[in-house]
This record gives sequence, structure tokens and C-alpha cells, in this order.
Amino acid sequence: MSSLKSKILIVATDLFQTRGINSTGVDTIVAVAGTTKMTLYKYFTSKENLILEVLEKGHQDFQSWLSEKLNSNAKKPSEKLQKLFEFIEEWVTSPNFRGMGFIKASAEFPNEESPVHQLSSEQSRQFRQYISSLATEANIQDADGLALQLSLIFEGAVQAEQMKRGSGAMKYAKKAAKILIDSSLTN
Amino acid sequence: MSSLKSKILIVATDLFQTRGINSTGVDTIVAVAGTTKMTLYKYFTSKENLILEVLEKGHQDFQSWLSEKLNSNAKKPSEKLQKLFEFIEEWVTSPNFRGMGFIKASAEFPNEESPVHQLSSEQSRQFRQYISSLATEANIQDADGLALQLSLIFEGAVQAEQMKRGSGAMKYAKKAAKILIDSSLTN
DNA sequence: TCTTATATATACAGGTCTGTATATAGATTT
DNA sequence: AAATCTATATACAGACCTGTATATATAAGA
Repeated sequence: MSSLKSKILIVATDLFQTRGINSTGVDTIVAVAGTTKMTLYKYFTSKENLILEVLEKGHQDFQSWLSEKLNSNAKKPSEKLQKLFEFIEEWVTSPNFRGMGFIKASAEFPNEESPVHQLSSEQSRQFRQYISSLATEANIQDADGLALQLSLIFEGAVQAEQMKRGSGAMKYAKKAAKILIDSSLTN
Repeated sequence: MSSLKSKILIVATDLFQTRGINSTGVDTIVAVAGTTKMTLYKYFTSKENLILEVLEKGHQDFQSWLSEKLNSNAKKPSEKLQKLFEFIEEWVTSPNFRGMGFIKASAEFPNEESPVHQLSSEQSRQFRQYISSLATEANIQDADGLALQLSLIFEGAVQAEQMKRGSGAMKYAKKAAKILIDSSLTN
């Protein structure tokens, strides 16, 4: 990938995260990235295309980091569930954390026909599905139910931490997750 | 309050809910409400002012309905906590439910200096504070912590139900809340 | 009937934003 | 040196949106 293209992607990710997607114009993006609109539109067919690539890259980076981390640091399936929020916190508090676009994007693009809304929803669904598969491996009865509960807590906490660092949301989300997981395991 | 003004408020609430705030122009609002821009700008100084009034009315209606419901249907403080999500579900599934603006608005207006963002955040904080006061009355140790956990689950579930009716989010949110409350009460 | 208040109809100014057109500069290859 | 590829600089068309200006209609009260 071209150096300019990845520079644009990084800058766009940061600006979308801090100022919101709709309130960030392409002029601002190219100005911060130190290039011009002509170059941006060479690598991305439209602003929407840029948004989609930003979301895709963010989700891929997170998912691959997380599953690698879980696979190498936890053997038993129940262990993976337990450590899930530990690693999510590690990801969110890491210095190069650039936000988790898919959590907010569907709220900024409420129209269900919007490709951005659709991708964002799909990514949420995929993450929930991943948690559900972990729960299934851990022999939990209602795996989908637990996955739904955990993803509600997780997405809310990440969004809270994104909006206000040190809100304590992640800390209490971890505690709640532990209680819910333990409760599901003993059933 | 003028009949036209309240008509505009209702229509705006619905459109903001279904299409999003930013993607709903004032032209659309007045067209659906069967009036004109001149009238809208007589009752509201700006579109932002209209948004703020929509948010305020929604929050007030919900809060006063909820506390009245809790006060008349539950005696013991711990009962109120237990029944909280029952009533929230009743509110959300009631036929005249028009969405809960304050949950999504801060995501659609990420700029912290935006009055809409500020009001939305303040309303979230007030609701969390209300849950915390219920928890305190029920002699729960870490009332703020439980309130944070419950509001994460609640806001996520309502948003999920808003976006997709019958997603089951509310059902599992209730279950999770019960587990967390019970766990807090026995400590 | 005359006046006054309220609502309508419509046009438009002024701003923002996306995406493209045009012209130019630098660098690499042939 | 000529040609080609990549990036810059800048201007601008076209769309959309908010908020206002202007002219007209309608209804009620004095």
C-alpha cells in the first residue's frame, strides 16, 4: 500500500474518532495529512469509500490482535472468556489505540440503507458472534444470550472510555462481565 | 403551548429517531408537519434550539413516567431496583414510544462543545445518578458502580431495540440486570 | 368594515461540502 | 533529452442546508 494512502487512512481514523465522521471534511483530512484532494480521490473513490476502509482496517486490526492474544494466553475456553475484557482493556488503553469506529458509526449513520451503517452493524454482529463461539466452546447453555449481554457492556464501556478517558467504565464493565460469566458457567 | 409548536415537536422527534438528526432537514420537518419554515422559526429560534427542546421533552417525559411508576408500584428500595428494567421495557414497547434521543444524540454530535452533545451527556449522567440513588437507598455498597453497569446495559439495549425491534436485547438486558443487582445485594 | 395577528407560499442569500477540471511541478525511465 | 508517472495547487460546479425576506391569505376582534 502506498505511503500516502496509509497516511490518509491514519489521519482520517484519528479525525473521525475525535471530531466525528460527518463533521470532518475531506479538506481537513488532506490538510492534516499534508496532501491534496486530488491524491485522496486517486486512492479512494469517494469519502464514503474512505470511511468504509477506515472501519474495515480498524475492525480487522482489533479482531486479529484479540484472537491472537486469546489463543496464545489462554488454553481452556472458559479462560478465554474470563480474559476477554482484560485484553479489550489492554487494547483500548494502548498508546496507539485509535478508537473503535464500528461502535459509533451506526449511530452517526442511522439510515439503514447507508453502507456505513450496514458495515458498522455487521462488524458489531461479527464481534458478538465471536464471543458467542467462545461461550459455546466453554459449554455455556445460552451462548448467544451471554454474548449479547457481554457485547452490550463492552460496546457501552468502550464508547464511554472513548468519550471520556478515566471514566471508570472499563473497570466496572470488567466486574460485570466476570459476574455474568461466572453465573453462566455454574448453570 | 401552541398546537402547531407541539405538532412540530412530535414530527421532529419521530424523524430524528428514524432518519437521524443531521440527515433530517427543517424542510422535511415542516413538510411532514404540514406547515412552513416561517412558522417553525417563529416557535424555535434555530434548528439547534428545536433539537434541544426535543431532547428535553423526551427526557422529562421518560423520567417523570418512570419515577411515578416506581413510586406507586414498589415500596422497598430494593424492589424499585428490581423492577427498574421491567418498567423501562414497558416504556420502550409502549405504542407511543418515540425513542430515547439522549442515548444516540451524543454519538451524532461528538464535538464536546456542541450544546446538543452537552445536553445529551447531562441527561445520561442524570439517569445514572437516579439509578445510583435507588441503589444507595437499597443499601448497596458501591452504588455508583452498579449504576454505571446498569446504565451501560440499559442504554445499549434500548439503542439495540430502537435500531431493530425484537432483537431480544431488552430481554437479556433484564436478565443481566437481575444478576448484577442480586450480586450487589448479597455483598 | 377595518385592523391586527397568525399562517402560508416562495424565493433567495450565504454557507458548507463533495467531487472534478485545469494547469503545473518534480522525479523516474527510456 | 524526451516522455511518463505521480503529486501539487487551485479553482469551481453542483448539491444541500439553514435562516431570512417578501408578498399573500385567512380569520378573528374592535
